[in-house]
Amino acid sequence: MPESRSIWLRRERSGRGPTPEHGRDRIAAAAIDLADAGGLDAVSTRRVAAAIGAGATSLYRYVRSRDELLELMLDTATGELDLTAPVTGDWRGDLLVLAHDLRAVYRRHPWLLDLAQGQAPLTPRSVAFLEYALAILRDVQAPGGAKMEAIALATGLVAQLTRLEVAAGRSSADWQAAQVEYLTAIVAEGRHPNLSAAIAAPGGAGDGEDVLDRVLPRVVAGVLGIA
Amino acid sequence: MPESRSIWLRRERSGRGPTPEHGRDRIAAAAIDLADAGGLDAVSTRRVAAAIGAGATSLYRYVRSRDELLELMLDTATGELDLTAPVTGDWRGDLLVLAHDLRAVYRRHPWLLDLAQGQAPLTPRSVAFLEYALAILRDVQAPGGAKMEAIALATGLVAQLTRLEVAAGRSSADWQAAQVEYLTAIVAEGRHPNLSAAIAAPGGAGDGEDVLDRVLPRVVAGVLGIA
DNA sequence: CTACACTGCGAGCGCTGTACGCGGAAAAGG
DNA sequence: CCTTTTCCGCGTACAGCGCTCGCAGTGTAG
Repeated sequence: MPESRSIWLRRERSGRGPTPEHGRDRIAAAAIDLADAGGLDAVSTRRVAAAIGAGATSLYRYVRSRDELLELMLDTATGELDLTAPVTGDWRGDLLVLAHDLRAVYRRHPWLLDLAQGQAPLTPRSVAFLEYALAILRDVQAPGGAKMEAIALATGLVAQLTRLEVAAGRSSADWQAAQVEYLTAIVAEGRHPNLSAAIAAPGGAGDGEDVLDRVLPRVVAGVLGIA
Repeated sequence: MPESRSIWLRRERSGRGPTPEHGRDRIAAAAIDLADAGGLDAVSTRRVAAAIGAGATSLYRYVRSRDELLELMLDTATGELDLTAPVTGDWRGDLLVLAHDLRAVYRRHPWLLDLAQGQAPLTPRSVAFLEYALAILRDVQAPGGAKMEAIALATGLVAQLTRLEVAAGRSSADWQAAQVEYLTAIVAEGRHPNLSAAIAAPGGAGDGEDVLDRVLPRVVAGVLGIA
């Protein structure tokens, strides 16, 4: 009987032998601290091991690969979402509340934007999130696959919005300087009138209200085929 | 006078000295071939160097860092977009044509989905893309910043849709098997009725028509504040 | 109490991105 | 023409990465 491929189907402690000195939650917390401070690149197996006071390669007793460590982090961070609010029946409103909460988590842990880009791996808490979002859409008339796609696109939208938001702070000053330098040259060259105009124009997007509030319901309605 | 920070402001050939044996385009093409075959991880400086028949570290005569190499790749791939179609005045239609073309490029080069997730770096061809998209929106009444945001969200939407699409092929069989194994256990446990129902339900999202066609105009209209 | 299964860990492998300095070649200056 | 300057290609080297393996020790099951 081969050991399960998913970490969530393996017991954390397995009876026999000495008691493990660390726990998945402590490991995930240490890794998240590193990622919050220095991005995903700062999360190396050795550094996480050092952070919990373990030997260089001892982490591999708890985790099969670095990817599984990232899965642990994703699960723990997803746990910061509040899924206790009862579903009201107004799916647009409920979904917006959830989306705002998700955006707050993304802001707190920007490395999630690098992690959850594709289809997110299934973890206990990400499954709970999915279940909750589907509960919000329970009374909406649409096939299950469409709802799943709507949720994936909605979280993708929140992620993309947050990326644009935190892009300024995440990239290095040197990188930004290079971009500005090139953009200046582009505009000075004069061959891109629309771009020049767009940059010169003052405008933020919204008149103070939130783009997320305006766009997200339309995305979901669009996917689900609701007028 | 310090050398420019952006590769696009540095001449490829600089008069003095021996003629370089390679060109940026050849390097980018070789790197793209590697990425198409094995993803971004397959693009290592040594491998690209070997592919063009150069010494292990000779690439650094053409590129300051691996990130600049990725910038070269992004620029070349963006060049596959067709920006020659005249703007018709129907911005929804024109934008959809452009979005479909972008999706085709993403399908051809899935590594772009890992690369262009945040704010894309400015390159000659990505700037041309921006200029073209802004030309499509020229007659739309909205501040420049809002248009930029709309374009960023639109490309993000195309990227997310393509990610969902190619997710099946990109991840390893082992990874998928692990996900399926865990999902089966989740459903069997019975604590997630909505998720179980959604999986059991047959349904794709659209009745044959394209989700992109339905959602993208709504996103753009939502950002720009158009009813 | 024995035997086994499991623990933490050090050593080590192959790979990565990148800095540095060498020898030689090509173009500029006289 | 020759000299000088500037750049090219590359070999070497370094720190860090994910990960494997085997050893010594420890806790639990029988």
